[in-house]
Amino acid sequence: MAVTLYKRQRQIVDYVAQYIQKNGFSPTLKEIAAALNVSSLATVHEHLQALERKNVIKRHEGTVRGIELVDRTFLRVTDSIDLPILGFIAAGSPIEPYTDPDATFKVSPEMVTGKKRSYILQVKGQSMIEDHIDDGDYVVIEETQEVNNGDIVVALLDNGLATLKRFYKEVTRVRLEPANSNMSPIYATNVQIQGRVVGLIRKFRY
DNA sequence: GATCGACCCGCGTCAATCAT
DNA sequence: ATGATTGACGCGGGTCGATC
Repeated sequence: MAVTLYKRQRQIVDYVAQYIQKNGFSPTLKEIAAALNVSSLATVHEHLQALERKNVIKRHEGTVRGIELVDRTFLRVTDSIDLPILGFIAAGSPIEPYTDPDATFKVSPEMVTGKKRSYILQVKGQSMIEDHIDDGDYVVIEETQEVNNGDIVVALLDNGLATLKRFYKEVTRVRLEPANSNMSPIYATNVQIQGRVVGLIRKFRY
């Protein structure tokens, strides 16, 4: 059942979706008002109520920044989302900051879930080559600690080093499995999951 | 011209959080 | 503990454009 959004409501949905992608939480009414160039928060409030009635968003009562995008079909028609490129990820090195700290990559909204903050890392090395993730590729990371066995994750080891591997929970430890038959898995008991890979972008180099 | 709906505003109020 | 600030909400009312 298609829902019709008016121009302003459409703008609010687009802004909220982009904001959540970028920051991992929703904007305040004040921020939305500023983005829409309106001076009254009541105006924003009214539009949000309308959007909630249409089941496009959900608001968590009594919570600051409690707007959740329910209907992701509206996210899909936005042109693109700017995701920050945070750095380089290599097997067994700390995440190295990207050369240009303000660099972003425009990606299709299809590339992200729209529920959590996402960002991009550039891959160094070929530890995931058999999963078709090559040196120089860009991976889209969704910031989450909730991962399943087999997910490709960004894991922070207890020595402070970060790595991109497939995640497998074992009885007493975690196995971080490379996709490269020349490399061995990493076993660790104390692993911090930074996020999981939800997309891959490749520039061909000739 | 009258009506209607969308959009917008100002003002007052309340609750939560922060600073002192 | 208290006052200030911030974020959110409700209410009444105004403007504007489309439609009849």
